[in-house]
Amino acid sequence: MAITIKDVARMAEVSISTVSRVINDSKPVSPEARRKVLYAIDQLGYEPNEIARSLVTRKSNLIGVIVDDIGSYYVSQIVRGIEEIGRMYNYDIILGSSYGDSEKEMKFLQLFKTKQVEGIIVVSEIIDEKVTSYIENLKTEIVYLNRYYNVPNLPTVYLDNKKAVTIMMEHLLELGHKKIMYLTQEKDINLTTEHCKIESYTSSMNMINEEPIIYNIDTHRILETYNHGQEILDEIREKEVTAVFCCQDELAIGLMNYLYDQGINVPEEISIAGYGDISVASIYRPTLTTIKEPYYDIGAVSIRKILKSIVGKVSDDIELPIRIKKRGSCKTI
Amino acid sequence: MAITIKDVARMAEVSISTVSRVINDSKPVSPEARRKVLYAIDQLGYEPNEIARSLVTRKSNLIGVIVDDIGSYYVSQIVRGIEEIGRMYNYDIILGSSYGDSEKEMKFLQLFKTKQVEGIIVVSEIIDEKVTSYIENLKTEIVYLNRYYNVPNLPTVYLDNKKAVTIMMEHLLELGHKKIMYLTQEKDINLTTEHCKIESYTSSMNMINEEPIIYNIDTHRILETYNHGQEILDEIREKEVTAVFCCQDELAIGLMNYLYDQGINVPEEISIAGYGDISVASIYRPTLTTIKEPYYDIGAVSIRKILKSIVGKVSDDIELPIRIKKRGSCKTI
DNA sequence: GTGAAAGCGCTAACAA
DNA sequence: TTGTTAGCGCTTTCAC
Repeated sequence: MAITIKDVARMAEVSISTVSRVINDSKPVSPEARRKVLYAIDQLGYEPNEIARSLVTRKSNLIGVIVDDIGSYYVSQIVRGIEEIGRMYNYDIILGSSYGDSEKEMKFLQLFKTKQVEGIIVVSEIIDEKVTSYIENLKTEIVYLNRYYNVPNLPTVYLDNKKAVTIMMEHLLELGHKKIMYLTQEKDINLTTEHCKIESYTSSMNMINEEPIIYNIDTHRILETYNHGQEILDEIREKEVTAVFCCQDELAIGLMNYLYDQGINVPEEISIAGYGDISVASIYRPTLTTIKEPYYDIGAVSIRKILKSIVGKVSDDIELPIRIKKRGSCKTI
Repeated sequence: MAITIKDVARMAEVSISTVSRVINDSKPVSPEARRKVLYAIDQLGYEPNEIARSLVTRKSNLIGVIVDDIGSYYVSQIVRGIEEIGRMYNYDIILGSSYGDSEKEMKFLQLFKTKQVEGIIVVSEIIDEKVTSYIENLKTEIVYLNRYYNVPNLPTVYLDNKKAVTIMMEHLLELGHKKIMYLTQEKDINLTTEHCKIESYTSSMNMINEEPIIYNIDTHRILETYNHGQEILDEIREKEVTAVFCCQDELAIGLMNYLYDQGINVPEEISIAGYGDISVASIYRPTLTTIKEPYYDIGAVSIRKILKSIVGKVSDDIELPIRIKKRGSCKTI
C-alpha cells in the first residue's frame, strides 16, 4: 500500500489539510508545521497521487495526441514540439497511433475524453467526415493537423504553401530552368493543400510563358514513387524537362533512387527539388534542395494554441518559418 | 459540467450501482433495467470518467515511456512497438523525452510514479548511477533499454550482438575481404555493448590470421562522423582496408557521405557495412548492407514483459530476429 | 437483482 | 494559521 497524505499527517501530527497546503503552497503554514510535514514526507518517501488530485481539481494536465504513425519522421518532429512546449507548462502527452484508420482516430478521440485530457492534437493523413464532424462538436480544445488535406472548419495551423512554392520556383528559374515539371499527388486535388501549390506553380510558369508540366502519381511514399520511376522518366524525356519539383520529399527521394539505379546523374543530367525537408533530405547524396517545413514548430504552435485557452498567458506564437534549403540536387542548367 | 453516472441513474430511474454494473458488466442486471440504463447513456451521451475509475480501482492503465528523443528513428520504432502491443491490452502510453539529460530521466521517473503508471519503459543513451539505482529500488515494473550501454542489474531486452557481428563478418569474408576495419565508438568501452561486438570482430579476424584494425571515433552521429572522415580515410589507406564495418549505421552513413563528397565510390573502391538498419539505410544510394536490429520488436517485447506481471496471461515473447541485410554498399573485392 | 453507503486520495470551503 | 468536513465520480461491499 502506497503512502498517502494521511500517513504524512499522522507522522507530522498535523491535519491532512496542512499537509496539502505545504505540498501545494496554497496557503500560509507556520514554519514549525511546514518543517514537520516536510520531514515526514521525506522520511516516508511520500509522493502525491495525481489521479486523486486530478479528480478533485478537474485538471488532468494531459494532452492527448493522436498521430498517424509515430515512426514517420515529420510526425515525430511534431510530437517533439508538442512535448517540449507542453512540458514547460507541466502538461504530459498521451499518445495514440491511428495508422490511417479513421475508426481508430474516433476511438482515441473518445478514449482521450474519458481520460479527461484537457486538449487534443490530431495529426492525420486522411480525412473522414465522421471524425471531422465529431471534432467540430467536441467541447475539448483541439488542433487538427493534416499534411495533405485542407480542413476548412477545424482549428489548425497553417503554412504559407503558396509562397513556399513561389520561392522554390524562383530559385529554379534563377538556375536557368524553364521546362520545370511539377510532380504531384492527384487524389482529391480540390480538398488538398496541393490545390494552392499547383496554382502557385502554374502562375510561376505562366510568368515565363511556359506550359505547366504537371504529372500526377497516386502516392506519397518513397517506394511507390520509385515504382512509378519509368513513367515519370518517359514524361521527362518527352517534355524535355530539366528540373522536377516534387510536392513532397518522399517523391523526390523515390525518383532520385530510380534515376540513380538507371545510372542517370542528379543534378548533372536533371535537377530535383523536394518539399518538406524530411531527415533524409540532408543526408542523401546528392543532398536534396527542398522547402523546410517547420514540423517541430507546427507541434509547438499547436500546443500553444491549446494551452492559451486552458492556461492563459502563454507566450505568443512564433511565426512559422518556411525556408528554402538550397542544396546539391539542383544546379544551373 | 460533464454528465456523470448520477445523471444517468436519475434518468434511468435506477441507482448508480446499477448503472455501474451495466457499464462494467460486473454483475447481473435485469434486462429491463439494462435497457433503461443503456437508453439514458445514449441520450445523455455519457462517457465514464476514467480518472475517478482509476482512483477506486487503482488501475491507471498507463505505461510511462521515457525516451531519449522521439525524433530519433530507432526510438520511434521502439515506441511504435510499445504502443501497438500496449493498445491490445488497453494500456495507454504517456511519453517523456529526456534528450540525454539524466536529471530529466529522474524527473520523469518520479512524475510517472505520481501519475500512477503501472509500468515504465526507459529508452536511454546514457548511463547514470543515480538513475539506475533509483530504478533498482522502484516497486513499479520497469524495462530499461540502452542501445549503447550494458546494464547488468536492470530488467532489459537483450540482442545477440555477438552473433550478429559474426554473421556480418562471414558475409564480408565471403565477398573476399580480408583487410576489414571495424569502426567503433570508444567511450567507456567496457560498459558498452561494443565490448562484445569488438570481441566477436576480433575473433573473426583471428580466424583468418589477420590483424584486427579497430578505429575509434567518439560519436554516434552522422555529421560528426563525417567530420572525422579524413582521418578515417587516412587510416583506410595506410592499412589498405577494403571494407569498413561500422558499429552503427549512423557512422556508416556519415562515412559514405564523406567518401561521396571526396569522389570515392562505394562499393567500387571500398565496401561499407553498418549496424542497425535505420530508415535511411535502405533509402540511401548505394543502399547500405547492415544488420537489422528489430527495434519494433524490442519495444513489443519490453511492454510484454511488463504486461505479463500486471495483466498475466500475455502471449509469449517472440524471439528477437537479428538479420543481415545484404545490400549495395558491399561488393566482392 | 437492487440500492444504500463507504471510501479511493486529495482539495477547498468553512469555521475556529 | 489550523482542523473539520464535504465532496470529485466512481466501484464495491453488504444487506435486502
